[in-house]
Amino acid sequence: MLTAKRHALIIEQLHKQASVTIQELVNLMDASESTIRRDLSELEKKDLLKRVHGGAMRINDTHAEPSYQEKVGQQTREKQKIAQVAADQLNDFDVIYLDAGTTTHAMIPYLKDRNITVITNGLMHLPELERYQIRTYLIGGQVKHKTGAIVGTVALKQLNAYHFDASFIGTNAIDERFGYSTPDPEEAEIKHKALLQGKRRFILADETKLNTKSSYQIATLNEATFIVDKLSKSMRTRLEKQTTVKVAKS
Amino acid sequence: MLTAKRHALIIEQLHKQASVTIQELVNLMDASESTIRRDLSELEKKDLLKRVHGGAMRINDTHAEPSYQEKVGQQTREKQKIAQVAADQLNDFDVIYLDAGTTTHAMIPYLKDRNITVITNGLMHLPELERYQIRTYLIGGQVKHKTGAIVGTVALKQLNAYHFDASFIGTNAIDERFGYSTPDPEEAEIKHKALLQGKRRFILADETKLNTKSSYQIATLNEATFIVDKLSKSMRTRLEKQTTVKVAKS
DNA sequence: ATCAAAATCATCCAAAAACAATCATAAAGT
DNA sequence: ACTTTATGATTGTTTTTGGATGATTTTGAT
Repeated sequence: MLTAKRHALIIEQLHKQASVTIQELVNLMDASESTIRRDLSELEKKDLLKRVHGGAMRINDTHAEPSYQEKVGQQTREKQKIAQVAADQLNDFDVIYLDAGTTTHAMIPYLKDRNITVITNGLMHLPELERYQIRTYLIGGQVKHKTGAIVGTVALKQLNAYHFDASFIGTNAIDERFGYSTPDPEEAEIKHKALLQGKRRFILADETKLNTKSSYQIATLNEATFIVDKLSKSMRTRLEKQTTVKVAKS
Repeated sequence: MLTAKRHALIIEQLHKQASVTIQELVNLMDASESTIRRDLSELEKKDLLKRVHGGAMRINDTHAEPSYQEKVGQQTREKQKIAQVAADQLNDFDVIYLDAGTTTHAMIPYLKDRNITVITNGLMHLPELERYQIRTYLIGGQVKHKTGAIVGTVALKQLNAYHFDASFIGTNAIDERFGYSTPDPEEAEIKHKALLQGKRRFILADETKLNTKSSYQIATLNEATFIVDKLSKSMRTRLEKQTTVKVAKS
């Protein structure tokens, strides 16, 4: 039997079983002990299993889908709640703009099987969008490697060519008077433009962003519906004088 | 038996089996070991299977996660050579178009520290481009998740907004009469448009693509300089009647 | 806890299998 | 006629394999 095939079989076996003995493998594949031992050594070197006396054990770091698992781990419950509320604003067949960033990222699982088309400037969204087989258009322009977003004048111009049923924009700060803001002027421009191209307009933030200001304004409060995970009663009253507010039910 | 028929049979077999031994194939097709070995080598070069000691394995098309690292590993010496020749055509401060695909991917390391700006439709290039800190612009448009490329009418239109000092395009096939071609009509259009927007125009292919045709024409021979790793004397003579040819020194 | 038997182990070796490279021949293409 | 391509045999080299060896770990009985 082919070496590669034996390796595949061993891994498959460990997928079912959590552990195998050398003898099991010898019988299964009709190879000598020596051969199986060698196989296990090699597979261990590749971190595909853990050798133990008498056989091998499955390694349990869910190497299957690391990027997804990792990100879910990082995704706080707050962002999940915000994403849920944002997703409630969607209709089937909507064409939406999804801003770069982790808060909007959490919305992606909710888009599944709803025939929604996504336009985005966030490269970080692409693997997840592929995972759920969502039709996706990327804004063109300069790649900001550090943040994985598309920015710049080209991107700004390209946004003119699109119109969305709804825009979902993340923000770094929200202040009662200064409105929504972010530390990067280029991103502020993009976010504002993308917001305006949407028929229904949403800005997402978690409560830690309340009553903070960054240098560059994205939009004033009245330009979008504000979605947040938690909000004090008094703050809510004051904000609602200027805009619509959606709060996650806790 | 025809070479092409053997190749088709091998692929078919791997479609059923995940792995085959050379002996199995020898019996199946009544050809010598030498011949089968050659077949496997060629098919591996085309990324249609993976050779292993004793036979070959199916290539796992579910490029879920390890795709990036793996592909770098799979970068054949041939592609390296082609990339080297292509890189020789560059000037410092050039603005170039880099087509999606593995052959053009191999060029990226050569762009380092030359103040070159890259415009591309290939999402697979981005990690590598970031690694070498190369200024990058992405064409906007529909994301073709399966291949990691940007395609469609939007992308086509966006290309109008750019002009390049040089375009580097990959091809699936090159035929003396039909010119360069590829199996996907959308990609063919993008490739052609991107080629035309370049002042200096290059099409890259390895020798396995010689004398083959795909359904959709990218360009005629005279529209670009042809870069290849290997070329017979007579073929070279014939091609040079229609276009400029650069061959890697072996 | 201690010991001895049994099981498992790493290492080494020689035979077998698979390999790349080369050659001569034959077939196909120009 | 001449080149290019495809093929199968041969060569010497490399990789894989299974068994032998003695060391190490586990087991179970004391």
